[in-house]
Amino acid sequence: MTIDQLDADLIALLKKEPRLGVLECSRRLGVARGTVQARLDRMIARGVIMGFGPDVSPAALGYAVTAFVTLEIRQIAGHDPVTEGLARIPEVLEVHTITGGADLLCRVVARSNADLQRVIDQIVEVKGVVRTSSTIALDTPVPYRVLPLVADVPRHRQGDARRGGSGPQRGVT
Amino acid sequence: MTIDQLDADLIALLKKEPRLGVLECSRRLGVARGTVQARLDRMIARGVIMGFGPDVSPAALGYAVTAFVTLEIRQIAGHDPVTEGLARIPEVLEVHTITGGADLLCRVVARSNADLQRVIDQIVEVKGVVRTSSTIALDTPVPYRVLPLVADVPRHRQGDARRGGSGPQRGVT
DNA sequence: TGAAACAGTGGACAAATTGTCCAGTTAACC
DNA sequence: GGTTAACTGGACAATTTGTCCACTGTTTCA
Repeated sequence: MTIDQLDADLIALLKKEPRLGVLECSRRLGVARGTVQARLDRMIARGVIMGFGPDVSPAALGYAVTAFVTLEIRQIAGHDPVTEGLARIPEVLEVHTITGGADLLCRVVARSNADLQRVIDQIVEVKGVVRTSSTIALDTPVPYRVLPLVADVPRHRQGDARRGGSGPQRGVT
Repeated sequence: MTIDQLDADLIALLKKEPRLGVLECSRRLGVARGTVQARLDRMIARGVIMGFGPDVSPAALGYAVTAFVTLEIRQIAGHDPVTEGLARIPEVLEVHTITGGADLLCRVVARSNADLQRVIDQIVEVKGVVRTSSTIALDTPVPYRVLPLVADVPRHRQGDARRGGSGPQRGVT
């Protein structure tokens, strides 16, 4: 469930210079190439690293407005048909079912405030949606990030991630 | 501000198989290698592609709980010192300033519900934070995605992204 | 105590990819 | 009609990848 300091360093390195090859990573981190390869494979296999996809900026595509929309839905309808309908709207980037007064929380983008109205109209049209409430994101002082979480490796028990030997010989020979 | 069908295809391809090289991309898309290279460079330069970082799953790291926390802050304090304080908490993944009753919306993760309390306590301790309200994400039927947005290229005006000639000879010669 | 399993090292090899040139062609803009 | 921009197809050396291999320490467990 936890990762290594080396794993963390590797992720941090790839976050900063993502087009780096395995060989170059091994040089930067001071370990053998096979080690880097194995670490990456393992983290991908364990699901820690879900992919390396290009991070696309909706803003750069002209979607300047981000909003959070909470939805109330007809309980009899169930969540699934509603989320399916929402998933069909490209501007809906994310949907969560949530606790509290509302049922769903969506992150949506639009080209402008006027365009946001169009998107919300599409959401309201989804069968099962009873009511919506929108909040516009004016600014994003802290954009989505995971690095601090990754860097937050328990200093003790560093060898947690390894099953067998821990750090047999780093740089020996 | 817009992208091409080819750009969209390229992004979609890289999303699906991110470790693909430029050469392989060019083969799959049926264009010259230089073209793929130029498209990538241009999209990166324009900010459409912000990076290729590894997508880390907080859940796989043991952070099973996701919550959205809205904050009210002392207006005299201003936003900046508060967001700085929030940015120092690793579990705070994202912060937006928002319209409506509250001032800030944060996305946070925690290892458990009990652990969420600890994180919220840390948030409350940030100087300038007056009140918080939390909503737990029970499920995420639509995980963050951008592909539908990218694929949503206007069929007409496809050559928008190019400055000079549009689609000179695709596959000719 | 000893064997097995595991993680890492360092080296080797052919095959593939990258970075970087080039000249030539087509289409749009002034 | 000239200029500019985008794309093609080809070439080159240098680097990287994908896989092998044998060997060394640790930890786990019987």
